Amino acid sequence: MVKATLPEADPTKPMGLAYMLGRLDHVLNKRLRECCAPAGLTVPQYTALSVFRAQGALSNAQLATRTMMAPQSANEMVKVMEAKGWIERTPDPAHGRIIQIQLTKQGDAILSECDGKVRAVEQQMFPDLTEAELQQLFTRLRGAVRALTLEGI
Amino acid sequence: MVKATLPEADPTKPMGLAYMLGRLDHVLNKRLRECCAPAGLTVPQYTALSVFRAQGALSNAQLATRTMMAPQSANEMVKVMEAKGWIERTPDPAHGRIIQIQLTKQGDAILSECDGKVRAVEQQMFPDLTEAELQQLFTRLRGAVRALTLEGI
DNA sequence: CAGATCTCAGGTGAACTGATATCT
DNA sequence: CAGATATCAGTTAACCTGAGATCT
Repeated sequence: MVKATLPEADPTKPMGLAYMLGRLDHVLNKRLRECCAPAGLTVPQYTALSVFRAQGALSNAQLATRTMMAPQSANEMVKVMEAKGWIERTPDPAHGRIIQIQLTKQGDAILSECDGKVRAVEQQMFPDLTEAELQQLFTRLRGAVRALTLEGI
Repeated sequence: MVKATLPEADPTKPMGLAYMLGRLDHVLNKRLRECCAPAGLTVPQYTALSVFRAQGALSNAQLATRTMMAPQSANEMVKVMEAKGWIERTPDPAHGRIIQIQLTKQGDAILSECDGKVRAVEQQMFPDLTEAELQQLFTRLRGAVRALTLEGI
């Protein structure tokens, strides 16, 4: 018996921007994993290290806020990365409880090691776009992040 | 003692498209979770159901290919979604081993229930873009997915 | 005490790899 | 036997919530 309860495939259905963003992120993550794996780091770790490079020293709570995860989740990553020597935790002399976290030279080096591969993936992702178009896309994505996070605050 | 081993924060560093895409996906996923949760489905489930709606009946292996996951991972999701009555598995009469999977009316209904909220999030994400710009963005994202997947094949 | 931070402990969802059985 | 498919089992990565403990 042939099914006829639902309309058959509708190829015209674009399936939405959210769907396409999720799909892209899924594929992109796979690629980034391949970029990071040789250096022994995971994608979330690469992200965290990038944040430290761009923003300097942060407390674990600050890291959690900026990466939008629970402080406990950030702490787990931090513990691992400290053990690997990529970051340095120095207690804040002015605040007994706060511990400042910072990239080490080794962490900065391993980050640079991945950067080239990551940039290659980015170029492969958008091969036909001009520099201006890339800049425009970046701005739109950043705007989208802000638009979504501001609602939650 | 103040740290001086590394250059301090460089706010001019844009941190790359890949980073921004990952960040956006992270926030977006949180929002989508909130859209899907009331209906009792997860984001991967929403994605899978969307695929079935757009592409009609598929085998588990086909679903795995199109969503780019391992057949085992897809199978787990399928088991859960069948138990919830959102999909229907009917053995292919021509092939003893293949089982065709299809959206049920109930699955289609629950998908529609989330669609509105998802579209609202999409609009919030890109509030200032015209219809043409949204279309352009969608096309670029789809192109990026293709560019990344074709390399792997 | 309030408020922020850190961290231990346990739990979950969603993916993975390996192995096995079935069917063409 | 090769090849595709389905599925059981164990494992992992990356989060989460709960519950203290410590500091201003």
